[in-house]
Amino acid sequence: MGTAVGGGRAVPRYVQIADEIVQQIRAGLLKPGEMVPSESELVERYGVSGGTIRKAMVEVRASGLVDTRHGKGSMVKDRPPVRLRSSERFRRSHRRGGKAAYLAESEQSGATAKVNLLYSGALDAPEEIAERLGIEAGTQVLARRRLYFRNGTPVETATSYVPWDVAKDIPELFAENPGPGGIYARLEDHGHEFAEFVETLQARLATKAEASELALNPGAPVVHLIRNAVTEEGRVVEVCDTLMAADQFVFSYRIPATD
Amino acid sequence: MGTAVGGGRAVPRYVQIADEIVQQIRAGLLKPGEMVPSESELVERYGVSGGTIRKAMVEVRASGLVDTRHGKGSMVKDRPPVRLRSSERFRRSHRRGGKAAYLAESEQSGATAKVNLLYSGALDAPEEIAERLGIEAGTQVLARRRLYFRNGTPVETATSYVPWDVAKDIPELFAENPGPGGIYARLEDHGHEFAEFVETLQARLATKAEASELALNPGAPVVHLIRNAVTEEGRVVEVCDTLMAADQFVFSYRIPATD
DNA sequence: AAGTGGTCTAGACCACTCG
DNA sequence: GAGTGGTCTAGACCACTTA
Repeated sequence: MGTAVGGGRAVPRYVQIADEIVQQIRAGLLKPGEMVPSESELVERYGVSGGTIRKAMVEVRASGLVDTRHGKGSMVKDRPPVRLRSSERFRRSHRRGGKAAYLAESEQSGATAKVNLLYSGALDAPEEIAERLGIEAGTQVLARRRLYFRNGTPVETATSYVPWDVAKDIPELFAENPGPGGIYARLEDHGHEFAEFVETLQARLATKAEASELALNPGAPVVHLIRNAVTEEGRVVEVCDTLMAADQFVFSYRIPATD
Repeated sequence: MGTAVGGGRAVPRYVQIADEIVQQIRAGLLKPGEMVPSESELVERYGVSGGTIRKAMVEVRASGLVDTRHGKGSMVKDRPPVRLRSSERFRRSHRRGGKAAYLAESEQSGATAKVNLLYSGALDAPEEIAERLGIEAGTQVLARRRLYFRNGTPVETATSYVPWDVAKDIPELFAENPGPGGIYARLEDHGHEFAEFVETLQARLATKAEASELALNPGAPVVHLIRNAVTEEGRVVEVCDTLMAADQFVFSYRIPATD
């Protein structure tokens, strides 16, 4: 039951403790690769209960400076290098040159990249996707769900949706590897010339499920990006729904000052 | 001390509960403006301890669908994602029409908008800003720092930096109100025709100072956006550094599929 | 098997909000 | 003052990692 000092402090004890630990990391007292003291050790050192240390460590994790694994402990992270996503990604000449946007960008920043195909097949279109594709909700679409890795850690999940009448004629879209230039190149091969891409972004905190899929600490920020691929006929032939670890990406867009 | 069922479940009870509540909101069972049942009521309803409900509500808060205040409770937010920022903002015709981007967009979405000028005057250019402006770090620039409100709550801070040699000839830039169309219209009045704007975005968690300035809960996500305004001569005549409450904005960009 | 983090309990005191 | 969320305790069982 305990003494129960209660919530009356100006700044909660667990925040004080979290700040102290974060400061030690920033100051270099705890170096990258080193382990943060275990929770039971911190309980002794600070003279508080386990629950309080637990909350403090949640805060420390939220700082993104530490990587915690279950039976092991918390390790100070190496500086996560950040990648750059740019408007240049979707140039037709890149696709024709056979570059896949993600791999090209990753290698440019000196990181290893990998993609896992998690799912590929028919699916009933979720409401928002159907709306963007201009079809009825629940209609069947081709869905391709991938998990992207960077330096061995997952950083992004992406699901592509293509209307069935478009996808059915393009066998490569069902394959593990859609070939050079990715699925956008295949869509253009089959007469769907793109006019523009429209991306919408929103940042928020990861849900528990998302955090575990991207190996994030709960409470870590993510960026939810949805992209419409619009053809010259004005049809949206693909919608890509992606979720990214916010600390792994910087986004960059060029906006022409047209009249 | 309790039965202590322990951590052996596939999906933790608090996550299950959080998901149930979130679903109820998304499904419209709990409508915007309504209160989520109090924690003690949830304790009874779900037959778990207060600590478990507490963790569940932390998850629900992370979804961004709910607004929690201390002695009051949790209210379902009006419009979870709110405003729309688009590439259309920087059309010359809008400036010529005298619209300021922020006010126009806010009113369009049916919200009240207000701007406070926090600072306007000379400043030594911070390193990153100087680099973007193509000048020496520490050189004097004109800085204008504003705080933007939406429905009475602060949602964004923005600081504009203009090289001194550009700013010194434009008295409106020093005024409280730079006039119709904003400072971009004034820059164009004085012969600086814009070719494009380049925006870079990064999402992260708010620092304590930022959280208090934007009246956010500590640990809330923010979006850090920096925009370069590039003239047709290729010069960056303004850099705007803004920090936004992530849950108040959805960003949208159009990317032409040029070769 | 020992040590670590993850979940849960039952109860306490406190600060805030509102009538 | 009644009700609400915020902090804290002391202890329990479990799952994961490492040796």
